[in-house]
Parts: sequence; structure tokens; C-alpha cells
Amino acid sequence: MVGRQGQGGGAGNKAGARRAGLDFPRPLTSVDIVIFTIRLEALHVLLVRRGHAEGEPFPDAQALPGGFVDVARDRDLEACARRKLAEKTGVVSPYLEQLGSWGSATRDPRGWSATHAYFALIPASAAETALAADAQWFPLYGAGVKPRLAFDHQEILQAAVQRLRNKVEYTSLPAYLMPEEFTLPELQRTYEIVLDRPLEKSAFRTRMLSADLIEPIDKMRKGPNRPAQLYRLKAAAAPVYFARTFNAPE
Amino acid sequence: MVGRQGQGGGAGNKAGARRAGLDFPRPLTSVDIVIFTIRLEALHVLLVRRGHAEGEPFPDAQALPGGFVDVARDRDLEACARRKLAEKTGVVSPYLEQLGSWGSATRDPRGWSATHAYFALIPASAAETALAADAQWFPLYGAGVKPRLAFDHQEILQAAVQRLRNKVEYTSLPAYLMPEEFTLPELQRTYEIVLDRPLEKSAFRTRMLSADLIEPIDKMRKGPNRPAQLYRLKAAAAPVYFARTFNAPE
DNA sequence: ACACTTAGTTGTACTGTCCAACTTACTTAG
DNA sequence: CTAAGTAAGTTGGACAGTACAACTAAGTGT
Repeated sequence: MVGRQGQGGGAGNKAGARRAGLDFPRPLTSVDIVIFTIRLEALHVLLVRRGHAEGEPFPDAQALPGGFVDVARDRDLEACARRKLAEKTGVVSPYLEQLGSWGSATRDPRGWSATHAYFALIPASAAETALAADAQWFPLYGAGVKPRLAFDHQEILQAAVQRLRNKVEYTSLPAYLMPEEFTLPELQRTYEIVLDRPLEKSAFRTRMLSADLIEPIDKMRKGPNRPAQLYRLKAAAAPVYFARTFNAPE
Repeated sequence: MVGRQGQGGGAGNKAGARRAGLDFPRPLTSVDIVIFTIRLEALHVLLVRRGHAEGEPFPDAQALPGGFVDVARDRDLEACARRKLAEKTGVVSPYLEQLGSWGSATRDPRGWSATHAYFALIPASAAETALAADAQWFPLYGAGVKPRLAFDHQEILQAAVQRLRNKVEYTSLPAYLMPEEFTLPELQRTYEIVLDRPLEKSAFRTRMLSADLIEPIDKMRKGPNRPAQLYRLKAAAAPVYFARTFNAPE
């Protein structure tokens, strides 16, 4: 066992003059956020265009919003993520969940780096209001443009989509993509857009209503056809886990 | 927007002489592993006793195995985790999954630090063979000793247990805690130990067998009572997602 | 031979999905 | 003004899988 460093074990460092040997190279540490919303009947991600200053890797490429942790300003990782999210979208309290971390010697040409990835869901209404100048929404599946992403951001994005779709199968996550008031068919369409697959109407209704996470409000939406009951997310709406899945035929 | 750093946007740094300004303080970066096994009919975690060299925080406390990333030896985070796992247990290829990351200005008295936490499952048979001298198994729930843990490791451990128990509800994870050959009742007991709750026998059987992840082998275990069919994990046994849960009465 | 224990099966009740057909209410075309 | 069209929401039957209890089968110890 060679070159033992600090935290791990008991061995300790030789001298001890320099505060228990913290003088070894540290990886770069960043936070990246995968921000989803639904626009134009499709799932979209927010990407930012990278700069092309000298020494900047992946100049002019698209990337997930993010950046290095600022040890002076960020109290913790989540605060860092919220700061970057607010800077790019103006949204302050969306659904925010940690996705995972990616770190290796090669993912950033500037050196060993590790990024902490988060993913956020914001409602369509908030998606356009205070967007940063260098940020832009891109559709996920479908005929949309597929920009090449910087670093390993393609892999991170992939993981985020998979996590989102997995969780949608048995939780109430898509409710965070809805405006404050919505109808059940609208909610169902959101689920269908995220899953990219039609769902069963009656099963969806019974399950949604028995899940006790949305409540009907005393209003109706006067659609072009029949009027529809409006619902709202219940106060303490932690994601709820469902039992089965609901598939539609064909 | 002040003090923009590298990766994020386009602004770039003033001078550019020092390779696009990477000369800002970086957080300490470590990897910690929550290693579970089942011993003596109870879920156990591996903890290591910290040293008491000068400048070492939490001297003599118990902690999760882990330590700083070594940018010279570790190609990526997972390799770092596997290295530390092998150092402490001798096990080389267990079930290993990323759990999440914890980072803040205060979690380590030595400065802003971020840890990447993993969790591993190893079979009982491998739990004792090549244990490091400073490592020890601790039972999780039950009357066992509850050692105070260093850093925020209590929180990380908590998260690992919750993740494990959540996943057990609808996946085949506990199979990784089993020896190569096992009987269905043994597998069920493992599930029950992890969940700390009795399960329904017949529902467990039908679901396990229809899940297509274990296969009967041509042997029987000659228990003290009836002989029981032996099973083995199927080759490419990625965790399988089940539909519902199975509860036993009372 | 007997009680005791555990592996594994069987059968009934119940819950919730899958699926199609239906009713209700509003819009638009003629 | 009426008829056709469309979307919201309900109803009912087929089916699958869990919850639960009672059962059979095969070994052990006294």
C-alpha cells in the first residue's frame, strides 16, 4: 500500500508539519444540471453554448448548464446546483434531484475532473421567461436537431432521460412539469410525452385519483368540447410510488 | 455575475496566460463505500477505525471505508471505489452501484470537500476472508452497537440502507448477497432480513420463479428437514423490476 | 411410532390493470 | 336548428397477480 492519503486510514504522514498532508493534486469539481420541460408537445432539455476563449475545451459546442464549484459562494452541492439553475432559467424552486456523478482522468482535457449531475423539472410556463442569453431548449426525441455535446454530457443526458422515464413508470414526477392547474387528460398527455408511449385512459384515472396526490379544485376548464375538471398538486406532494404500469393497446 | 470560472459560459478570463484560469481553490474529493453483507441472520455494514495522527479529523472514530481520489492511480471514480473495496475486503467484483454525492464547506474540518458514495453487496462467504486489520462488520438494525460515525457518514449510511430497501421491494438485488447456490427459502430469508419484515411465501415463490432471473440446478440441499431445490443466479442477471410487493400478515 | 419442522402446493377472495363500449357535453358544418 | 364530430368521463367483463389459510410431502429427533 503506497502513498496513502489522509482520510482513509490510520497510517498518517511522515512529517506532519503541513497539516496532515493535504498537499496532493485535487480533481476539478463541477456541477451540471439536466433541466427538463415540456414545450410544443415534446420533452425538451436546456443546453448552453460554450465560449471560445483561449484554453476553453469544446469551444462553441453545446453543453449542459453547469460549472465549477465555487468554494467561496456555494455552501454545498445542491446550493451550487440551485444557483446555476437560477442563473440560467430564473426558476428558483423546481423539482431538483441528484442524478449521479461522473469523474475520470480523461473527461476534461484540463485534467482529472469530477462532476456532480442534478436533474430538474420545470413547468412549461416557467421555461421561457428568464432564459439566459446563451441557453436554448432542445427537443429530446423526435426529428429535432441532435447537437453534439461537450465532455461526457451526452452520457449524463442519457442517464437523466432514463432515470426520468424509469421513475415516471411508478411515481408522480411528471406532475412537476404541469402548471398549477391542470386537467387529468392534460396530466396523462404529459406522462405520454415523457414515456413516448400511449397510456390506458381508465387505468390512468383510477390510479391517479387513488394515489392521493392531486386534488380537484372548484373550477372547470371549458375546452373546445366537453368541460373538464381542474386539479392541483396536493400540498406536500412528495413523489408517490405506484404499483403497476398502465399500457395502452398497439 | 461575478468571478465566472472556466467551464460554465463564454465570458472567459482576463489574461489567459495561465491556461484559462484554473487557479482557484478546489474541493477535496473522496470516495466512500457502503459495503453490505448478511452475517448471523442480520444485515451488516463494514466500518473502519480512523487513525489518530496529528491533524486527522475524527480520530479513532468509525467511518465508512474510503479516502481521497488519487489522480495518479485512479482512472475514474468507479475504479477508485473498486480499489478501496478490494483493499478492505479482498473482494474484486461484487455488485457495485453509485449511491450519490455529498459535498459542502463544512462536512470535513479540513475544508470544502465532496465525496462520491458507492454501495456494494457481497455474499456472506466473502465477508470474512481477507478483511483489513482496521475493518470490522457492524450489524445494522437490532440490538447491535451503534457507533458514532465520522463526517456525515451516518447520513450516507442512512441513504444507502434506504436505497437498498427501496430497491429490494421491486428488484432482485438481494440475490447478490447469496452464495452461488441457494434455495428459495434461503433467498426469501435474505429478502426478509434486508426488509426487516416477513414476506408471503407463495407470492414470493411465484414471482421469483416467473421473474426469470434464477434457474434451478440439478441438485438438492439436504436440509435438516425436507430436501430443497437449489437455484443459481442466471448468467446475465441484471436487476429485475417486479410489479407489486408481497406482504405477509401481522 | 410419534411429534416436529420445513419445502412446496392448492384454492379462494380480492385488487387493480387491460380493453372496449358507452354516456355526456360542447363545437362546428350544413 | 339539426346532425355529425370530438373529447371527458363512466361502466363492466376478462384477466393477472397478491393475500391468506389450509393442505401435502419429506426429512429429523426422541
